[in-house]
Amino acid sequence: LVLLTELYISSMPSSQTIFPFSVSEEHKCLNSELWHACAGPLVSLPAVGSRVLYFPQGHSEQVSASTNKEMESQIPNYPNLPAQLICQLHNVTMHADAETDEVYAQMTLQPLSPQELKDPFLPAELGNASKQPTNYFCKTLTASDTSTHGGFSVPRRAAEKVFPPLDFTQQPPAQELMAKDLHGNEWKFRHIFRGQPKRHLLTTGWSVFISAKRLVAGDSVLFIWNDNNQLLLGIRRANRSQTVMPSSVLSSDSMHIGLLAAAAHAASTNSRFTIFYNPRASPSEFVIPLAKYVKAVYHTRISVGMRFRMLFETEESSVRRYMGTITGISDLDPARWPNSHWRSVKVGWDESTAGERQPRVSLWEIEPLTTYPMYSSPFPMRLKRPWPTGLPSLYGG
Amino acid sequence: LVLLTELYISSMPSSQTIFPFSVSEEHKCLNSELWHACAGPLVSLPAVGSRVLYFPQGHSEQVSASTNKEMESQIPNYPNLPAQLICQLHNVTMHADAETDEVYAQMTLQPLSPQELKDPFLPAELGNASKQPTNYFCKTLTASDTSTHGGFSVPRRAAEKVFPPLDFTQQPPAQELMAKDLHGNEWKFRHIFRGQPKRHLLTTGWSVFISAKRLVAGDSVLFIWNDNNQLLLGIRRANRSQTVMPSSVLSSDSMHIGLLAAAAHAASTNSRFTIFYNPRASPSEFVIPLAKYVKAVYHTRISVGMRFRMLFETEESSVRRYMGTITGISDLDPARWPNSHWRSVKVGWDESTAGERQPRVSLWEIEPLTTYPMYSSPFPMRLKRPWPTGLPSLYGG
DNA sequence: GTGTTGGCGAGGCGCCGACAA
DNA sequence: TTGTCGGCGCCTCGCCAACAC
Repeated sequence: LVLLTELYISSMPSSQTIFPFSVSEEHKCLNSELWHACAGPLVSLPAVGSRVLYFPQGHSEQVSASTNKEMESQIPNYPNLPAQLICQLHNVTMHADAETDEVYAQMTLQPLSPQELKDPFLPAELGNASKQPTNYFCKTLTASDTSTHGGFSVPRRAAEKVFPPLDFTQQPPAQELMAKDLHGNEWKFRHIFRGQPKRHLLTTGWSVFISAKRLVAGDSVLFIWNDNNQLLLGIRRANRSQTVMPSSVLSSDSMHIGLLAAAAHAASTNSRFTIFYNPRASPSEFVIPLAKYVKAVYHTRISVGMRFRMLFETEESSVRRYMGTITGISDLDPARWPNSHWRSVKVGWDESTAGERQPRVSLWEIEPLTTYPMYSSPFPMRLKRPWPTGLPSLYGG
Repeated sequence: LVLLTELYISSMPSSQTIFPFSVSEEHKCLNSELWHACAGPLVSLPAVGSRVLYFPQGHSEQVSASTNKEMESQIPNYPNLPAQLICQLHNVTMHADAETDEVYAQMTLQPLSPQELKDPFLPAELGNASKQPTNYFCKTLTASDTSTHGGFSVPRRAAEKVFPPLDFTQQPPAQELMAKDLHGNEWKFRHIFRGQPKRHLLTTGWSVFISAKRLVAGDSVLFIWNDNNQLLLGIRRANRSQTVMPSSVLSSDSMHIGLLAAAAHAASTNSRFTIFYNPRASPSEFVIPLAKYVKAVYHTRISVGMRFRMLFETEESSVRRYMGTITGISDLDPARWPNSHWRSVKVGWDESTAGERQPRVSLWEIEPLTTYPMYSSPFPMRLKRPWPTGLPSLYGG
């Protein structure tokens, strides 16, 4: 039912290089720009070959979110599985569910041995935030956009920015647009500029697209004009009560056990294991660059009462900052995951509509405002246990 | 995306009683007759409260079939997990995927302690094969049935058997039929008897059903006229290259590990665990009544060369017997699952089109023809290890 | 600048028997 | 007995501008 198309970004010459869409038609490559645009401006994938931290806790949260079921208490403990694993990231492939176009990434991780941890630190491992495309727009579909009664109303600025210019000597000005989706399928639309007042519209071809992708009002579409003068087309479904399955394959408990046991086994044997990261289902990234973690945990001093900023995605696929105050620092799950930095920071948000923002975040997700603290705490945060392996030596080089 | 409706058959007064469809509308009960009709004539669920054997190997096969991926070799061993677990079956609920209508069952199992194994044997635990409904028909959809050009051609005998009789004084004779699917949704069809030569047709309402369920030529529909004079309507999709997802949630390796670790943990603590059984995805039942197992393994003597029969499902949802010869008896996976009876019998099939029938079966799936052996083997099968716990004492009562 | 609606033309949906396998 | 097709009526899709906010 669900087939996958994939792009082996490990074969990319550099993570900065933009991967041409049609390099290998036989692999039906997934366009990296489009994948990232669909994933959202805040999502970045660590570089292949770099060292990362993997959080089983965060992975578990993704399974809970995907199955709509909390983990039961009957799950066995894995005493040898630490709250975070330092891993080598061997491979990252981008995927899209052929049914729903939901984007996700597959990563191959290998826990590092204490010996390997002593390797010199590579500056490149800081990673670079995935560049969002510049020539693009994202619109949330209205009732009119999705009804069978008409086409798609293109916001004026968007049309002028990302669509090829129309020939205004024609009456009415019109052209045929062709856009490729994540799977490489081509969609044709008639782009016309008409009406009183004049406006940009997509007419013929639009309803086929809407019904094929089963889009409804509230979902979003995303057009990109890339450097190869190609039009790319992605979709983002609204969060309608979790776009997921309780899985008729495996109980959610077994899934939780599975990911924990897989990680524990990989950790004990230093062997590779595979995980899926679904950026729009997961509450937070659970595979992060080692350098990002080290910077946040070892080079940042935070304390209760400190002010901070944090990035969030807006409806229009851009970012904005929300402000808040740190209200506490403690383990999220002291029994199962003691001394974990995963969501160890309790926070309060400035804006009263903050009910939707999570009350706990991780250090590397926030931007502390050290210059203007609201009030300083007499208890600055200190690490209870220093890093057990020789991590600081990573800096010695 | 996928919501579930369910029927707690554990609340049924007896497994023989037919559960009325509309007893509890608030639970949106799943009709047991319809579930079994969709599952097929060979599928039976063990009785709630009875003792069963659970085969991790078979469960693993279901995951492989569902994810289209074989288990990799990196899976850890679970030395304390035997090839079969004797369990108490605490709960069985029937489900249907809200997206695809695919039927599956959820079972809660609890491994029995050696002490509990000594409990007297209950004759009721032999279980009774689920009765297939009598007034029903199943038709594989033709190109005409699924095209937008027309309706559904009802086979004459089927219409006369399961649909209410038409009033033949009208010209043409026609009526409105209402049928409920697994989720309790009602579908209305115009049933008319017309054409030259005369035939039964479903016209108005049919194409809505076809497009809503996304049926294509090759899929099957199934109508049941039950004892409450209700018309039930189920679907069975053709095996189009496995109707499944490689799961953007969890890697298939983690799933395999998950089911094994969950079973191993439950076995070591004698605690309950939950599994999903998908009869149309799984090659074989992997939860079978203990009595069935005991009868097949301890009360049947088989040998190489012996002739046997085995039941298979036909296109029209009835059963037929295929004949074959036992060609060997050995472990399917001697390294991982030594001394397992799961698919321990190697067989050859009489009919040359036998490529689709599995080359290995389990003892309890076949019907040895002890009266007419083709030739008798000098090496009758003997159990290598007698039952480790006091199983034979179960018969003492 | 853009979401919705009434108007209306055309294409495909869907009902019919003919025909053949 | 039943799968497919040509015929064709009508309904809904889908293009248009008007209008409102």
